[in-house]
Amino acid sequence: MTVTIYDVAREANVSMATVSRVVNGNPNVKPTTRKKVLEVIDRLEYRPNAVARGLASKKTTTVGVIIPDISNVFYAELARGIEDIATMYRYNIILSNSDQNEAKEIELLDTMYGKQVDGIVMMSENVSEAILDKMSHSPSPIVLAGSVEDSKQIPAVNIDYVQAAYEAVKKLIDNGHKRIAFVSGPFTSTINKEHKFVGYQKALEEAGIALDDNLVLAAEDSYDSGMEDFTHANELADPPTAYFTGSDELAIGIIHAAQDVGKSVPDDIEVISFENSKLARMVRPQLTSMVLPLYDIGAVSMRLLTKIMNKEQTEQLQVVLPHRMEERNSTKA
Amino acid sequence: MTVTIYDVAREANVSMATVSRVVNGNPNVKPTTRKKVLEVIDRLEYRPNAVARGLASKKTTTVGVIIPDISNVFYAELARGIEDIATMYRYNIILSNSDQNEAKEIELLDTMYGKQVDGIVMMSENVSEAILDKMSHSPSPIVLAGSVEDSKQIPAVNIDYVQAAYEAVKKLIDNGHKRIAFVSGPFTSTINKEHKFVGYQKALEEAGIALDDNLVLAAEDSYDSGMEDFTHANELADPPTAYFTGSDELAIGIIHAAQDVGKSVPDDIEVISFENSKLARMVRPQLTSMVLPLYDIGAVSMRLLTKIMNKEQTEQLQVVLPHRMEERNSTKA
DNA sequence: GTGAAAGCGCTAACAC
DNA sequence: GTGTTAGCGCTTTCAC
Repeated sequence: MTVTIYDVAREANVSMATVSRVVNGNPNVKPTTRKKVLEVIDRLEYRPNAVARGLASKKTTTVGVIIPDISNVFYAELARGIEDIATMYRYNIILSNSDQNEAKEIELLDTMYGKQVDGIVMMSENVSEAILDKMSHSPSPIVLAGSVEDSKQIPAVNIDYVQAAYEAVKKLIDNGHKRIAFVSGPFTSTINKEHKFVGYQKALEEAGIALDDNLVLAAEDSYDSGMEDFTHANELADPPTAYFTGSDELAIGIIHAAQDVGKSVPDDIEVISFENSKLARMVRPQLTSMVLPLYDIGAVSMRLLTKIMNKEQTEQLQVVLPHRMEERNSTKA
Repeated sequence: MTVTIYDVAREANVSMATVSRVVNGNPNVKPTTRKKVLEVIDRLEYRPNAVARGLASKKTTTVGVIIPDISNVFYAELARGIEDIATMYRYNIILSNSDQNEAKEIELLDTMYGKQVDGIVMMSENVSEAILDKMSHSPSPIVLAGSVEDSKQIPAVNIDYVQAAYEAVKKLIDNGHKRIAFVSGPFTSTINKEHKFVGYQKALEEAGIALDDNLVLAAEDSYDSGMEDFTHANELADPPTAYFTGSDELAIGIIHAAQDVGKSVPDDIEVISFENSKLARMVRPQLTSMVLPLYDIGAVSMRLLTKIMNKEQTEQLQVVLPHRMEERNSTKA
């Protein structure tokens, strides 16, 4: 029914080995033979069975991708970067959502191992001990994309979140603000708690501004949460005049909530987000944002993974991409 | 090095068949034997090789997903619906972006066939003859998600786009508008050209409003394009007072461009979009939108695919999901 | 430049 | 309830 390499061999009067050679572009085949085989392949519409090939060669040309949630623009952008480079190197991607759930992450790693993927790109907001342990026993190489793991045992691609956050907050301070709120997703995310927040504190400290816990709002990363955060913060006796947010959605929520009570952005309050997704340009005022190059992080992660899979000499397993701030209208010049 | 079913069999003093049975939950195993095998599996950290299993059983428990672009919220939502149901039925997903390119779509179908996926969920804005032909020779079942194909040879999950568009435009007409623009992505998309646009025409016709080609703007589906479309349309001698758009981004572009020239939404112009993504609530005014249940379309498509893969009796291969309008503030009550 | 043959790790009859 | 064995479709030595 399905035509196999054996059928092709028989029809072309050659051995399976020869068919295999032409299919795989092995140069050790006489041109006439190659032509004959190719002709039969075409006539029989032979299509190599990748599963059989995977079993025999121990390479599946597929890599696993584990991300929190593909329906979130944030991660979707990352995924696209990964997929583009994967395609370029002829890999396919098995994509799974972890929903940031540790048990699920571990289960997914196991599934990927079982499926014999040639490598894995993973994003996790919190690389726990258990996950780290699971990863260190991985049968195939793993690259962390946009995820920090302090021991640096696992190759990873990131930007300098501390520095980026520092620069954003510094900009707010330079613009004369003393009451600057830090709004982000939950501190269960390592990057929020140990990087962005640290950069925020560093900038405040350097400017001699005392940290005020009332201005640290790390709850949920969503538009609605941003609106609520503004509302709460604005009820303080001494409300913030500037906001540094961990994402675009959060910033938009804050801006809308501010506008709802008649405040003007950037005249009354200034806002800088950390992400710069497509959304940043789709609000009025448009968002000044610290650029998190998600697509690039994905692409570079996948590229790094290909190098490791090919056992190429790779000196730098921890890559730090550059960042920059995109200044728009939610801040004053 | 890697532990195989053979190793487990030897250690547990049973045959490979027995190990296979316990791994696959076959009840024909004596509890004590099962326990012993399980113990060895645990001790040896045996993990079944899915590739070998796939070759032997001719089932890979993975399905292919071909969508235009995962970085677009629109498709990402669809993908999440697919993945959730796939996970529920223990399938993994091989995800690929087609970028709406026919050659790439065909190539991807071939890749999926080669990888022996058990089924495919595909979204395509234009199911060409060539693609249809390729699909009809598919070795595994295919379901089209949110994609129309007139011959209805391929199982598909959609909503009634014509009717939905009709209702949206009707609402605008009922609100007193006579100059209603149709703004969508390109007409290379069957749904734009032969469904939404048809519904638009139907509503106009029914109200005795002549179709004005100047009000039909089918270019690119993006925020910027929306802004440009408004600008152009607004320069007409008799500019539109209402807009029906094919997506949220387009609607937001229009609203912002309108606001930039001092027009108020919904007082001066009214806007209804067709999508209702998360974005719809993240603009001021919030968008009145015809709900396109992408997540559900993805989920139902995958569910349908599981039924077909299991050869369950499935009477309805063409499913039409219900739609509804979410009224917010870009239209008057 | 080409072929023979031994696996890759598992499932699925079939036999007992 | 359990074991034997023949593949699944391909790659990969190793000969020639």
